[in-house]
Amino acid sequence: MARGVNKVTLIGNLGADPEVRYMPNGNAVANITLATSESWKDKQTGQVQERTEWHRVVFFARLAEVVGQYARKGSKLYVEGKLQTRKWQDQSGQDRYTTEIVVDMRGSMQLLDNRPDNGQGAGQGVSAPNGRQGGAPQQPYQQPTPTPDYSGYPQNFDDFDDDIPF
Amino acid sequence: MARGVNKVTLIGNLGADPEVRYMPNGNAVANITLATSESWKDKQTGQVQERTEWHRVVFFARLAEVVGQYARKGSKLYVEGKLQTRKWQDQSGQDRYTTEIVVDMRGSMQLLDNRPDNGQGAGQGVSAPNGRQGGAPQQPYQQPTPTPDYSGYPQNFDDFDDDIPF
Amino acid sequence: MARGVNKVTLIGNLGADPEVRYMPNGNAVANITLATSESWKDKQTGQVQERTEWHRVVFFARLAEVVGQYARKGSKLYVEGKLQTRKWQDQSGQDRYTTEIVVDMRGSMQLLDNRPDNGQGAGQGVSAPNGRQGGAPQQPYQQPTPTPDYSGYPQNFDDFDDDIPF
Amino acid sequence: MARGVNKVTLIGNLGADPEVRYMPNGNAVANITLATSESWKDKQTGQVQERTEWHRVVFFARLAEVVGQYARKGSKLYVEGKLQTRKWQDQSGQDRYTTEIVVDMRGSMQLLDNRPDNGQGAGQGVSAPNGRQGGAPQQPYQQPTPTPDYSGYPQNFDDFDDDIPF
DNA sequence: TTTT
DNA sequence: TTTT
Repeated sequence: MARGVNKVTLIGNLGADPEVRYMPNGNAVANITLATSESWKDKQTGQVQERTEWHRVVFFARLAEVVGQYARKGSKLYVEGKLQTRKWQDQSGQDRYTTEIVVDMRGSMQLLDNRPDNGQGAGQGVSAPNGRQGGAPQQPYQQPTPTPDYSGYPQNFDDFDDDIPF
Repeated sequence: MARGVNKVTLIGNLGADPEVRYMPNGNAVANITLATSESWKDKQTGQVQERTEWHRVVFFARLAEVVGQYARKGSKLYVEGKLQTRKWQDQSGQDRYTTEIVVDMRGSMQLLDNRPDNGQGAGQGVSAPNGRQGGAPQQPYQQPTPTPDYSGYPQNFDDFDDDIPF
Repeated sequence: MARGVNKVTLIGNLGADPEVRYMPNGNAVANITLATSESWKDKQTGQVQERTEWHRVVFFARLAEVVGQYARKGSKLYVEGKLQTRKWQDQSGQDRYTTEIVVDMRGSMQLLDNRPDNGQGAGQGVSAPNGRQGGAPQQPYQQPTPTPDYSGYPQNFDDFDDDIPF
Repeated sequence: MARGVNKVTLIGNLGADPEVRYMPNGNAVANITLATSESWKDKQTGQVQERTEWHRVVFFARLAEVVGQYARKGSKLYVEGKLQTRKWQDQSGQDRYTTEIVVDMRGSMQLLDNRPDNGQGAGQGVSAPNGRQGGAPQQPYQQPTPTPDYSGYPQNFDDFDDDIPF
């Protein structure tokens, strides 16, 4: 049950291969960074400016597995999730906050690359010869924050309490 | 022009009165925090858990003025904006990051409170007797990060470069 | 599994009380019409124009029950669903099409009225005997199409086939 | 100014090449049909079912031109617009209704095909003389309604009246 | 760190 | 720090 609405919609490109881990209960977790950008014309100079925004996205359960298997650095993804800020401590013990887009069973994801030429397309791309698919990421994503502990958060659809209408 | 999609949709309640400032060019900026929450039933204990998420939202230009005038602590708002993470330095000179939902001319906002009894409702709520409306916030919002400098970002609709189709 | 994205987000007011029916399998179906409106200034005359859009929304299962219980003519609702056009035959046997917003388990709904004073609020408002508040209906909603048969469409979360990643 | 929210988000493929016309004021209008589909497993038979939804989308002004220039049958598009139902009369004088997704200056569009190999990419793909790629059309799109008259509706950003805050 |  |  949600009181309020908390929804994020992104279309962007992966900055690196996904980082997939498994939780104690066997559920997969995949972390990616997604770039979106916008450009505008500076009024003073008349020059076109560009700003790229990097989003941390976390997938759970089956979507984490799909992302780990099919998405790669540069892949274009549609993502629908929710905003979540988690607290952690840096080396000096100070509180730090990281905001992520969480994509669980209520969210969704679409791979927008259909390049039948590169072994990534629908249906045929899974068993790629060079082993890039479904395995360890080629260049591990440097997570600037410690590995987060997502346990204790609801991740499956039936974890949600739907008894109270509002 | 946007390459990709970066969109956030929220419905939540203000944690405090808005904090309104004015930029050198005369444009208003309003900062609020918005709470959304979800509840779920813990599988082990069977108990209902609740998690509240706090979102930092920044409004520009006319929407900043409307928010400053009509929204108050507790108000329910619909907000549509984009995610933006800005970098700042803490006292020790370390880089810190804060993620906000930016609502500029491309975004939108709706006040979802229509309580004609409290001087906040449509049309008649502006000239509230107790002066809470439109003036200084009752209890100033404690911004844990230094006042951000939003200059240099596009804020008006015509700042966007729409010449390049994609 | 969805190939593509089909999503509708509305905030509007009910044109009439919900119409609730039950399907052979016992699942509830609720039909409402929701009004959204926008205004703009006519360039020629300088006058403000207003246009109201009426949306047909269909809720299934638990959300249908909640809507039937708590929403009334004039209620403000947030709705998230998908577009669906169904074909039907008019009296003369001609094909006709009606487009609706379908809100099933993948969609969501929020009642945005919190008027604890009028018997509509959470928990206590259910048994409002008749005095349906929310302002007199402007024009009673005439269902111009015959009662639709929604059987054969997936309505529950587990009806969806999530085996194929894309 | 909008009272309420009326928003549609689609990702789908064009069923045919866009149909571009020009209004008396010189503004372009582009009509397309966009297919989204979902699949689910039938509970009784265990068989995977698929349902394709066809959406009528209308673009105005600059986006209409971009669509007309770069989108082709089979192209994948992201579309953000609003729902609008217009009334028209069939040959026998009977009222008929058609619901469309209107994409004007407040909406947005993204071409999701980036196939630099097929003459459709940014900048170079415009003059594809005939060989419209994107896969053979399954069934040529039949415009079942007469050419609509969109005059009298606000189409540009500054047509909107932003004076009233809510 | 992506993409065009 | 909000709301129910």
